[in-house]
Order: sequence, then C-alpha cells, then structure tokens
Amino acid sequence: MHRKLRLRKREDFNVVYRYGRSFANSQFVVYWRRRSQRGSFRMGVSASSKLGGAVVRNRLRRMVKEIIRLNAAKLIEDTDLILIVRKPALSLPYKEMEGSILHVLRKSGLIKGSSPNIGGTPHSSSRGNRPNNRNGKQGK
RNA sequence: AAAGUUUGACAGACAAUCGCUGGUGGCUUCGCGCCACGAGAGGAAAGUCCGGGCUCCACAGGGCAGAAUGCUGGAUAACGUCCAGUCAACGCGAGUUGAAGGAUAGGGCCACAGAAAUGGACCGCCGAUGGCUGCUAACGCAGAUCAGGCAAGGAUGGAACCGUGGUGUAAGAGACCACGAGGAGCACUGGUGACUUUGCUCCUGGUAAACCCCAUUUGGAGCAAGACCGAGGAGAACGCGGCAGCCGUCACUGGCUGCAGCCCUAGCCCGGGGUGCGUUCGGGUUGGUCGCUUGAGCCGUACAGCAAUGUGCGGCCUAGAAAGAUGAUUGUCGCUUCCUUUGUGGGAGGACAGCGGAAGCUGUCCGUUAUGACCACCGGAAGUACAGAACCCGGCUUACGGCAAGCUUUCCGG
RNA sequence: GGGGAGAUACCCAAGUGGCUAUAAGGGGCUCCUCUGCUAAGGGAGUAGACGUGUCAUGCGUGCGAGGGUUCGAAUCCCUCUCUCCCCG
Repeated sequence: MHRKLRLRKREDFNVVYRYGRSFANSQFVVYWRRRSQRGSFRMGVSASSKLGGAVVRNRLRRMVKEIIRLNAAKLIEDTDLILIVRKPALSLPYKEMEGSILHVLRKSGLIKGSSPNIGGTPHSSSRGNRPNNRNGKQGK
C-alpha cells in the first residue's frame, strides 16, 4: 500500500481517535474523520499486543492493507480512518475478512453511495460540491 | 527390532497476477513522478542473562567501598562462553551433570527437641585417690557416696566429637594398638598443571547459594548514544550572598581575583572541570540528514593443533525500515494422517483386536479360482512447527518441526 | 528498541532463613447500636486460599511457575511467565 495512503504521524492518530466517529462489528473497529485538506483517504491499522506475537500482528496488518488496497476505488476521499483488529479476526481466511471489512466500512458510511446508519450524515452536504478526483494528485 | 545417547545439516519448492522498501541506470512536465534491471528476516531475528566494538560524559585518573567470577591448561577482542583434561556425583552402558577456592585466618549461626550443638552431664558407670562411718592392736578390710573421676550405654535430633574390634582401667576415653573413612602438611613417582603413586607426621560436626578471607576482573550511560542542518522561543518574582587581598571613593554603595559554597565527575575521599546560590511561577522544540551496515564478514582450500581456534591463498558483497518494507491471491507438486462407491494393475490368503520389547501366539471377521478378501497406483479430504531484523558482533537461556549419521544396551533370526 | 520496579486472602498490604503465616494489620462481609430511614460513627463476630475428611478438633498442598543450596526457603541462588513505570 502506497506511503501516501497511510496515516503516519502520532498526531494524526490522536486527532482521529479524539474527534472521529467509530463503528464496529465483532472483528473490526473503524474510526474515521473528514479531513480539511483535499486528497485521497489515509488509513492506519492498529493491532494490539494482546492479539499475539509480532508474526501474528504483522500478518493481520498486511492482510488488512491488502484488502483496502484492492478495494480503494470504492472508498470516499478526504478522510482519515483507523482500522482496529479485534481478536475474532485472528482465524478468518482472506475472503471472509474482506467481507467483514467491507461490512464495517459500509456501516460507517465510508463506501461510496452509503451513509452512516446511525446519527445522520453530518458531512453529506459538502460531498456533492467538489469534483470527484480519484487519484488525489491534481488538488495540490 | 526396541529403548536410549551424541553430533550435524535443513527450516517445503516452482510459476502467474497484483503490490511494498532500499539500490543502480534512464526519462522527466522536477513531484520523494514514470520505466527497466537486480536485492530484500532467523536458528533462534525472541528473552535481554553475560561479554565486546562504537558514541558521549574534559582525561578515563588514584585509593576505599561496592559488584562479578572462582578445579587446571589452552582458545579468544572479551566473557559467567568454548575446547581438552582432573576430581566428585548419576547411569548396566554410550554418556550426562557439577556456583568444583578456603571451615587449619577469624568470629557468627545451628530453631524445636535434647544434659549438651564445640563445649557440656539428666539418667547412668566408678569411687582407684582424699575425707567419713564401722571392724581391727596395727597393717588392713567392709560400707555409704561427701569431694571427685568418666563419657562406654540410654533418651533427643538433620547432625552428638571419625567407625569397628581389642589393650588398658576403679570406671573409662584415640589414652594406646590393629584395620578402615576423610582431610592437611612434607618428601617421593608421573604430569606444564589441576591431580596422582608410595611413605611419614598431624588432625577429625555442619554451614561461605550467611558475614568473611584469598586470587582475578571491573568508571558510568547507552544509537531514543551522539553529530550537523532547519524551525522556535522568554524569561520573571522573592529571599540570601561568607572570608581574604587588590582597585576605586572623603566615606559608604561598588568592581576584580582567590578561597569557601553549589553543580558535574554513578557512592565516599583525593584529583579535575564548571559556576553567584536557593525557592516559586512560566516559555519553546515531537522536523530532516548522518550515525546505518565492509564486518573480530561469508564461501572454498592448504597448513599447524587431539580440539576450541589460528595463519596463508583465492573468490564474493549478501536487508537497512521508521505507525515501521520483505506480502496477498490462484494454480501445480512435495511430506503426514484418514477415506476410497467407481477406474487401472497385482492377487490367494488377509484385515482388525488383545498379550509381548520384537520374532511370535490367541481371538473375531472377510475371502479361498473369484459377483475376488487384501495391497499398490489414480482420486478425494484435512493438516503442514516455533517464530519477524530495528547500531553491529561473540555466547548463554528459552520456544519448536521433521530428517540423517555415529555410538550404547537388550532381544530375535542367520 | 533500550533501561528499571514488582507479584503474599476478594482489595491494600506486613513479614529479610526457624515453633503451621494463630497468615500481623487495615478495608470488605454478617449481627448489634446510633437514626424517622439510610450514609458516616461505635461495639462484637466470621470464613479467611485450595483439595480432602469428621459429630467435632483436623490432614495435605499453598507466598506467580519450575529447579537448586540448606537439617529447614515467602525470604538465598538460577531459569521462565505475567503486570506496571521511565526515555527525546
């Protein structure tokens, strides 16, 4: 997954955790927040040490990143999001994990054409106003 | 064949598609953009238990304290590691394990029990000697056990003054003798040495993973070390300011130097460096580059050495991330276990269970010229260990998968 | 990545080799008192962890786990597991 699409700074993580919205299913938790600058979404993955050793956590993180990379075209832009892996996701094969991640993203309104299923859509008014530049490079 | 033991190598393979991080080259609209080529986790990368390199602490200095290690010789940059040995313990054996200096430097402790835990007598034994009583003319004899002697036997304990037998004695005792156990010293044989052979002399509770003594080693912190670039900012209030000398002043206030004080030098003293001191309240920084991977390096080979290892020659360059790259999916093939109606081949005896280390024995069931038991192939299903570099090396410890070879013991067959 | 501290009843914890830790002592829990009723306060008591057993007193194992030294270990030594703190 490209470096530009990753959430990299401690500050960014803290902001998303503090001001973002959260949604979850039994395998994953997602935190997300609309960002002020234009550009494609940025993602971070969190896997705590309770899940297992470094090998297990690395493998989970790589699988999540791969799934997001292959489904990047479906996600809406100008957001920062964090995916937290929970313990039941440990034993999932690839296909089921992909289904679970898409489910939790759709639930939180990050998939294009969906909206958060609780609490209204606070950012929906700004979505239609901007051109839909997918690769995020022309805005700079 | 089974059980065991030691050592060694390995850590599933290949292909396609889509990606990630460095490197080199090219293109470039100069943007950490595009294309091509090539590289990209381990035996433990882990735990951080030791040792070193490297960096900073002015120099890395002295003494004491502290800490660590502890049979001998060697290896090494160094080690608490490794190799070869000595001794002890365990094992039938191959082999394994050992914090394995000193209790004869010194004091300390040994709860409870027990008389007593290294110095003593509760029961007990004796009462030779001295005294007492009785008998006797006296010598002497007898008695009690007052003084006293003894530590054999009993009882306690994890442990009771080295053990057994004798001599000896009033009773006894390493008091003496014989044999034996352990230790120290001296001489001798062998060995570089630990140690060992023999002899003589002396000694005999345990504890040093308690204090301690002896020998050796040891400054501290760690790559978030540290260096550079960029950005940023702010200091304020209160209290105290010793001694000596010099300068200045009419004099005070004051200025300079030294000492003291304070801070750093991991603890104390010395030595060294810095500096007005203390209290309270505040301000800024979370960017980048280097360090960073050529090293006590890896592979092959020759020589020296029992070996650890060293030396010479030739060849090679082999990860370098920073919310942290080294992956995902699919297919084919390995390996293990199970199923196998159907297919192909073999096929007359075989499968399963129990006992046994095995050969083998017993039982049940299926099949016996086949509509064919069973085996192999094909096919199908499941599984395929422990585990992720973070400055770099040498070890140790812990986790874990199957494989190969040597050796040992027992059994069976020839 | 590196450096340090700790683990004892339900919770906080004392205990630095010796008579079973009477598991010291608090908190907690139960009962009484106080109050119109509670909370707080005062007084008394309880199991104190498991396993096992008795009519009852008990017995065995237990101080994170496993080894070792010692006559004897929560304490001394070694290895491992878990929890917490610090770094510019």
